[in-house]
Amino acid sequence: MGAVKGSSPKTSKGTLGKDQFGEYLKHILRLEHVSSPVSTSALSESMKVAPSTVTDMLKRLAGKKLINYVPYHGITLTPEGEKLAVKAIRRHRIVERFLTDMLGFEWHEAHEEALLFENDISDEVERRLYSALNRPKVCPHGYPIPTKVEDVLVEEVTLYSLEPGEQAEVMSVKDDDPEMLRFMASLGIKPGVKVKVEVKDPFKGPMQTMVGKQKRTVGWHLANAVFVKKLR
Amino acid sequence: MGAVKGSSPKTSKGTLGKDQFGEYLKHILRLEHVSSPVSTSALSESMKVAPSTVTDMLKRLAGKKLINYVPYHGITLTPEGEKLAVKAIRRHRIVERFLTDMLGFEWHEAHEEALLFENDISDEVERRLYSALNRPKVCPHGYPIPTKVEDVLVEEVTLYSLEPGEQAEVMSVKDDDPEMLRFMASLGIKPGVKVKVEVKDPFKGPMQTMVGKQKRTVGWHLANAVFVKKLR
DNA sequence: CTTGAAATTTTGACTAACCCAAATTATAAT
DNA sequence: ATTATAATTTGGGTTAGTCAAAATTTCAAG
Ligand SMILES: [Mn+2]
Ligand SMILES: [Mn+2]
Ligand SMILES: [Mn+2]
Ligand SMILES: [Mn+2]
Repeated sequence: MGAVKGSSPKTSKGTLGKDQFGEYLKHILRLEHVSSPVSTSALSESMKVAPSTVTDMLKRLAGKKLINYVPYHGITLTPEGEKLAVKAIRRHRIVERFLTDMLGFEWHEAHEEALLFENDISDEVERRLYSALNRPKVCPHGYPIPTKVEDVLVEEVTLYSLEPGEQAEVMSVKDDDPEMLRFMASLGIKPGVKVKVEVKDPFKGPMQTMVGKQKRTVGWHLANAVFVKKLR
Repeated sequence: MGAVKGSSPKTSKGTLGKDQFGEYLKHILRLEHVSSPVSTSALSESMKVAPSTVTDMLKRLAGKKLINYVPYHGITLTPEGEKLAVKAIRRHRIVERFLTDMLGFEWHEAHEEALLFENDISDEVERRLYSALNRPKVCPHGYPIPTKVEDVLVEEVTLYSLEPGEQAEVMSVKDDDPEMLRFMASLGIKPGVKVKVEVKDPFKGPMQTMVGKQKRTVGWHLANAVFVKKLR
């Protein structure tokens, strides 16, 4: 009685569902940028699940034509998969931006909060969020809000790669370690800020830098989580 | 390798999860208001699932101490269940309000869009949404945004119950039929508007009314989906 | 107090997304 | 050709949801 009969194909092509697909696609896109095709072990590490779990998922992803899967030889995104990956990344960054700009979250909270519901909003909500935010170009951590795959590419030069005397502008920062983000904020490091390296200790030692007008000491780990564009 | 070991108890007490629990609790609360204890068949009808499905779910709900379940004799919410039900209703209405007020959705879209992600946001996001919205008292359809169970109670007088000559203020409207909501809007019917009945046909016939300053004919079904408070 | 219809639960399945350890197999490098 | 490593297969397991059909319980009439 009262039960709805049929069902629905559900995963209707260009749609991101409640499943982990979006998350896998995001990771694959990033990893493919490092080296393509992407191996099972790379994904296993990055997704923090067992290799056998990844193989499982790859078969499902391949079934949906989102990846080209050659057993034992890794995977690449299909055009369709790439489109969805970009869409997932875009959505994540828009939601992060919503959380900071409209709800006042700190940047170290935005990433995880976004993961909680970003996969459940409709395309229409995403569109309206984007408008309401005034069509921002980047997420709170400085990463571009992409439309197409080329937009996802990002500055790869880390603060640590600078030599004494060099100046640069902070473009983006790794957004997955809340504690590090807090600390960065306390140092005044954020997208848009200018930095200058004064001293760089050997053996992965700390750097003495100017962050804006402030003298700051920055360790190796942190300096490698900051992406910059060299100036002059 | 890289796999996270343990697990987590997950459903950690006062939390609303990704599951249907929240949805069931909302329905139970409403039905209990009509007649308590709530029967399996009433829930089956209201949730649009088979009775056996309901029985299943009742066992799970009872396992989490959210309902008092006496097989064959219906259920009531436990204090804990009632608290969660109110929380779920509150959250739904806040999210609806967010969709209309901050994102510009029409009221006939808000209900369904809200269902898509309301169960996935954190308590903190809910709190901040509520603040950002300026602590509204009601959802876009006129229902209160509750803090405790008493707040959920609502005007039960329908527009159709008015007799010719009587005046009333629209308090709320049924929010689950998008097409009806569209039509209501086109008639100018919305919370806060004053209505006056001029003629009421017999046999569940239509009413001639004044909606604000406009002459409007309102059918039985629609008039029963509008809740009012009599004036004078 | 019996009986039978109606309501409800049980039984037995099914799907879909996950996830993993251990055993097996394929690849590629020596 | 051997072998280490990577990847897959095998064989599980979980949670969350769903249903039809069979069995059971309740309750109201007789
Ligand atoms: Mn992020
Ligand atoms: Mn970010
Ligand atoms: Mn609603
Ligand atoms: Mn509403």
